[in-house]
Amino acid sequence: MTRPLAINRLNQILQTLHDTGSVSVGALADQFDVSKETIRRDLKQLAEQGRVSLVHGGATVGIPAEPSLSRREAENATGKAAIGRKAASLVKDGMVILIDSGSTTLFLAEALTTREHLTVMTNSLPIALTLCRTPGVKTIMLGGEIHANDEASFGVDTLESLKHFNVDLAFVGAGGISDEGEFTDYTRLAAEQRHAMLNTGRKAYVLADHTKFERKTPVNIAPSDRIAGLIVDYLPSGQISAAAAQSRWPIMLA
Amino acid sequence: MTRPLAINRLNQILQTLHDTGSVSVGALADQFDVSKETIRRDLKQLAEQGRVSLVHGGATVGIPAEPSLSRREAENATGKAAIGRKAASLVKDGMVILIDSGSTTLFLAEALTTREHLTVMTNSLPIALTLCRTPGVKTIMLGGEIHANDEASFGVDTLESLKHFNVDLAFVGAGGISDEGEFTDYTRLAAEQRHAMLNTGRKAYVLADHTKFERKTPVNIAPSDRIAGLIVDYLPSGQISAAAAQSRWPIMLA
DNA sequence: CATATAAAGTCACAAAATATCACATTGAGC
DNA sequence: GCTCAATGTGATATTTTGTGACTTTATATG
Repeated sequence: MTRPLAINRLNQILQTLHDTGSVSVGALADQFDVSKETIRRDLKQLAEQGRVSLVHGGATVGIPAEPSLSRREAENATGKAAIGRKAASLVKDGMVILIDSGSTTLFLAEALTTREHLTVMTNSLPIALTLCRTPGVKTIMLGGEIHANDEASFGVDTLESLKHFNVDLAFVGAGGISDEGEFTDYTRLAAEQRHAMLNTGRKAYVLADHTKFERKTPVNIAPSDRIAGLIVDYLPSGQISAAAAQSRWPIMLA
Repeated sequence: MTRPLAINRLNQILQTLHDTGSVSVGALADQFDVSKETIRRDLKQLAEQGRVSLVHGGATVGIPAEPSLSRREAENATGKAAIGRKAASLVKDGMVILIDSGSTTLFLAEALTTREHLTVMTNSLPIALTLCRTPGVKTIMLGGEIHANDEASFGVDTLESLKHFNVDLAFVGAGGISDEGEFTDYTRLAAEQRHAMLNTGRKAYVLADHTKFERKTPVNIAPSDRIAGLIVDYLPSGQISAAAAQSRWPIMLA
């Protein structure tokens, strides 16, 4: 008996998902006449590739419950503000820096509003708006399709723009940090863009508050040798610290 | 027994909420054939994410979209709002449009927040921010250096991005209108960019309220044959009207 | 203004569906 | 036959949903 190829099942699942926006484990198990466990393994695999998002009972396209920007701003505002100030202290007059979108990086932008000579590139609308109102700061917005949840541009256009630039420092966020010390993100696209941002800077710093430590988001951000430090509000667990030591970048406490 | 995915229920609740402005627990329970308690748990969850506001008996949209201070305090806000609504009436579902920066065009963006299927390109940060919060509107930000006065991108990068696109309608502002019916601008760069914007649209409309009629700013915007109309709040003087007639585009009163 | 009352909310618990994990089975390729 | 990866199975854990007792809120009414 020859078994139907699993790859076909995966492709059909993706097809259905894109047609209808969501799939349920039970329905797929019936449709392909396999056990629910098999379907779960399929979906898990697709989720690890960042192609679907798992939800109870099935999977959907897009991000089911990533908290909105305004929500994330409110969460642990003090810790994020401290991280922002710490990051700002690394920025010297006259530098050209890149700031990623996110609630933590928005605090960095706010901490930079007292500066006199800076050039800042960002993909975040609120950060651009904040900094363009600061005299003495030259602001460059990275164009592209705007993602509502981040209020920032993501996509081919943004990635393309990034290629044209080289900056002194890049400040990049992350969706979460895995136990192994890998930075993770909600979508494949975001992960790729953050990786590109890390490599755009001569040095790059990752900003993450302690709420990220426990959070494992589906896609890994590929490592970069430009990383010069991880800026946090609390010291992370031993595992993450060990991973940091191994990667030879310091953990900087705000 | 397989259950319908809870995530779909949540999404539909959000959709209904966006369409009608509010939802009631009882109606949703009937609609999805689940208990009221389940609906309450759904709404509570959405409220925790900041996506809805709970009220006794149901929920309403999270952010009531009150016009920002700068918008209300804008000079001749009523006239500009009328122009914005008039311009919005020219936009059909599914169109791809380009919106220039400016206070008048911001009112156009505001008037488009009820739409379902639109793609909007803009160089204005506030317009991008307004529209990216509107579900169903795909927003593309034109990148480049941000000018503090306009809170919008201007420059070589922006001009370059414009070349890659073709849109159904372009809505462009102007610094002023000369007696001869020429559109004028404050800087050479802005004038050149507005000219490029006019030519990016299959059709282009110029938005100008009556405070622009008397104003003669230093640089002329080169004429374009894509111009399909000038949208105003009051009819301009005879000279401007005559020039419009000669250029064969209509003056549209909001 | 106090009170009645119906509707809505809260909470704790139980039932059902789903998820996870370890281990068994199957079949293809060597 | 042996190995390995994919799949199935069943025990256990977790999540979601429903139910009913009880509390709170909105609103009308005297």
